[in-house]
Amino acid sequence: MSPSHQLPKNYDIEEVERRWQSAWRDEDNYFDPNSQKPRFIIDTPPPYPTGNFHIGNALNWCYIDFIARYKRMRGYNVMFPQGWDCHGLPTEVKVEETYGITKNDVPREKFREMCRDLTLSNIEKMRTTMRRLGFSTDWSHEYITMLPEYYRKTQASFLQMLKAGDIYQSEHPVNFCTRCETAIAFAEVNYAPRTTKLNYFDFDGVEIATTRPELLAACVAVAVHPEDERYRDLAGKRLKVPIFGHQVPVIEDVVVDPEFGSGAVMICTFGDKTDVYWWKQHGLDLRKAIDRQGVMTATAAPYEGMTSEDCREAILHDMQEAGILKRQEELEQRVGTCWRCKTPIEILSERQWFVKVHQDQILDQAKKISWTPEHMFARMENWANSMEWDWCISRQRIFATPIPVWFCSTCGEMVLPAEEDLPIDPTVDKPKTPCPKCGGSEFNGEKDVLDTWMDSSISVLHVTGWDGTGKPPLFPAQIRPQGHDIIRTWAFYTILRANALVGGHPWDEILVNGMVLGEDGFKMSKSRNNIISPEEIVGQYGADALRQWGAGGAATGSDIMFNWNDVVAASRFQTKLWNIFRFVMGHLDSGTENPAPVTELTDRWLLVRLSDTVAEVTAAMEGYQFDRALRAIREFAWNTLADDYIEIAKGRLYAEDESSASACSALRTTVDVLCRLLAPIIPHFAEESYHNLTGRSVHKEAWPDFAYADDEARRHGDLLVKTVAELRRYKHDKGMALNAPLGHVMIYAPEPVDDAGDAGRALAADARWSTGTPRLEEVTTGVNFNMAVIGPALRKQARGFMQAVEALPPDLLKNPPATVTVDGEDIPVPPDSFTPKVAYQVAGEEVDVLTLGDVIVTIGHSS
RNA sequence: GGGCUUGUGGUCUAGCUGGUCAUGACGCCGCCCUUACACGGCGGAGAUCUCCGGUUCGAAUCCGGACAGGCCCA
Repeated sequence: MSPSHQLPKNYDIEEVERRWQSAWRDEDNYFDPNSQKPRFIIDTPPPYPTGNFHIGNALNWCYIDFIARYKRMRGYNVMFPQGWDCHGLPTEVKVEETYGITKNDVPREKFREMCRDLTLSNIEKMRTTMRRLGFSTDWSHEYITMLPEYYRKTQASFLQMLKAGDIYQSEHPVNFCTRCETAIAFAEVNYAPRTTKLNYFDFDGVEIATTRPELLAACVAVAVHPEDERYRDLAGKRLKVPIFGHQVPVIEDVVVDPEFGSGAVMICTFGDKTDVYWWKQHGLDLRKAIDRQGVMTATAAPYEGMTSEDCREAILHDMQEAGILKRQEELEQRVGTCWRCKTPIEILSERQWFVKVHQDQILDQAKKISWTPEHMFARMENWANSMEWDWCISRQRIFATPIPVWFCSTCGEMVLPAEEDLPIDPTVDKPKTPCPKCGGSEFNGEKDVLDTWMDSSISVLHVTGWDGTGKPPLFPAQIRPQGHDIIRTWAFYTILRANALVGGHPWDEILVNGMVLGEDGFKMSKSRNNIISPEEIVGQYGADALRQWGAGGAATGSDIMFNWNDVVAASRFQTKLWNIFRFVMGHLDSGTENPAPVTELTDRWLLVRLSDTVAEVTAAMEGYQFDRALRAIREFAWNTLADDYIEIAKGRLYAEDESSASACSALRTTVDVLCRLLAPIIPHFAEESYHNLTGRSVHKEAWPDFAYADDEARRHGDLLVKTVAELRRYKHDKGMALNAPLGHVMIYAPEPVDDAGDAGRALAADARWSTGTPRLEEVTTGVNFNMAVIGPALRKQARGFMQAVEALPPDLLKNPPATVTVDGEDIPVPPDSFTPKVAYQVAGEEVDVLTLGDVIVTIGHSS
């Protein structure tokens, strides 16, 4: 269409990408509910709206966008929704920081509003980055979990599971952050190394070692190992707790480690997870010494009102005074901390809401899903098998989905809203009917709110069209793309919830991406100062270069180190492609597509290679192996098309003789197909080129199904390319310029080859192909062994065989004997087990000779 | 402490269903400004494929162990 002189010499990344981003219409990416095409629904991750779409997100979304674009070209009705997982502590903490308040300083609803405002502005920032990266998001399927239309469903899902008995409330030990004043799930506990003191003290005559003396008031038992000789006669007795004076039993349990401390351990409610285990196993008392703010309770009188740290110091001091503190040792330990604020967590017994975890059911469903990479399934399996408690879903916070439950002030009956009245906030709204049990009209709304994972674990139900009951019309989704860091949360909870709410597995496939590491090989973090933002990359090299890095930086699923080199190389590849494209466009006839038949050897060879490439890239895309896809495209475009084909065929194109039409035809096909192959990965470049070529959008075209078989062209073309390459090297070795005339060249090949004069033009030589044999002296210089034949055929005799063959006289190498003698034994020579290495010499003739395989080239002197 | 994963020229990386000569990129050296491209072309140097042991005629590739790194977690 456009003659090449109209194409700018340089590919202006910024200009081209921005131009197409404003030209593309959102509607073209919408999922079509009325379509007859097979559907492909992607349960995309709803990111947390921090305001910063980071490079890890970018990698994740690159994969998603490759898939979405590829599947559209394959004829699928694709849904590529965009969610925002809004609720949770980080935003609350940010608001508290920003306004210098705590959540209790302003009314609940005011605090929520501040959180919502912050979230909306953060979402807007992230949308901008996402659009700049060229993702083909279906913005008509955007969802925001904090908005009523979404959390209505979260509440409906809660009620449905509550009624089914999958959700219950119970007083149970939970992980508790006293800084955030909320319970948190195991998935939210991080572990940090810490040096602490192990304190040995006298406990009614028994030596006890503890890291947490402040919990002495909460001591409910002393435990020893049943086979520990030192404490043989202690079991069953009762001991008096120092300072506090209450009596506790001595119990035996094999979990006690006799090697640790004194071998006798005090059990407190609760110092750690093991305490919870013993407490349950032995039916011990519950003594709450620490409250939700981390302050000592009346149980710990006279230390009541102290923080736990102050209490620790005070108790240690008092033990010292009383002469019962014996010694202290330094101890390295790992302490559970709040994932958000790093405060060490306490284990408190609290009334909380729980979701029942049925590991076996979850694993059954997880096994029905196809995992890429496969080994990621092991993480799911290990996590499921290690679950000890049910999932604690209640939080004592504000910015979250309210738990839609009231309790009757009179009789305590739990009262639920009607499904059609959702969403509700029980701290504001009132039940529409009196208490069904006692007729009371006073209610207490549940103040606890839901864990954010309760919102996001129904994303798949939301995108498949769930309205709060029954089975979603489009369930299950086809694929879930996500990082391996949230397998134990988002993937796990989603499988649990989908199975509980609608039954079955949520997606057919899950594609797990790796983490992005900094250039130094470590996780990106502020403290390491190794953070690279997508904006920084796009600003310098454009979205397509970033996307190439995402595709080719590492095998799908493995962690990927960010690397500027890859981005620079990506950008250079685009420059190369643009020049290829400009060259091709300069030779295509303007106007109608050129239907001339492809007749010439080199042109047919190009199409054979193109056909190979299409097959390879298609297979790679089907398996989500984007690195393989990109590598195959790059190799074809740069090596095969630019360095080999164009260099060989360009003379014919310039000559504009009859045969140039064949080349033009092949080139048009090649460029057309190449644009389509590139479309999912570098959509801007592909669009710009394809539009120049055809006037149409490449993103509305079908994925190429180009197939071209021509064995002769493959064989002869390979021969031609190899020969030209060898002669280039020859020129180089002779110190000649590559376009320097070469004189008379004879190429002796096993079969007649008609290259339409390409070799001659490419080499600036008078080159001729022949099937004859040059009148040369042949000298055998060695043997090439074919290990693939020799190994399996001869096994242990292989080595001896090769030595025997090497010892054969040269004429026998050319005409192998039926047997050779190895260690005095005649063994048969397997067919095709070796070929002689030969060199050719020409006595007295001023001719250079090159041999490559079964091709012999003679070069006459050009002068 | 556990699970998963990785260890390939100066740097990053492919190969890892075993088969003589190990892929590519960046960097380095040399030649070439050949009318698509010097953000290019051609050529070159550079790797005992972490180490030890095993299986095998043959191992970067399979097995065991060691060491080191990473991620996720207890």
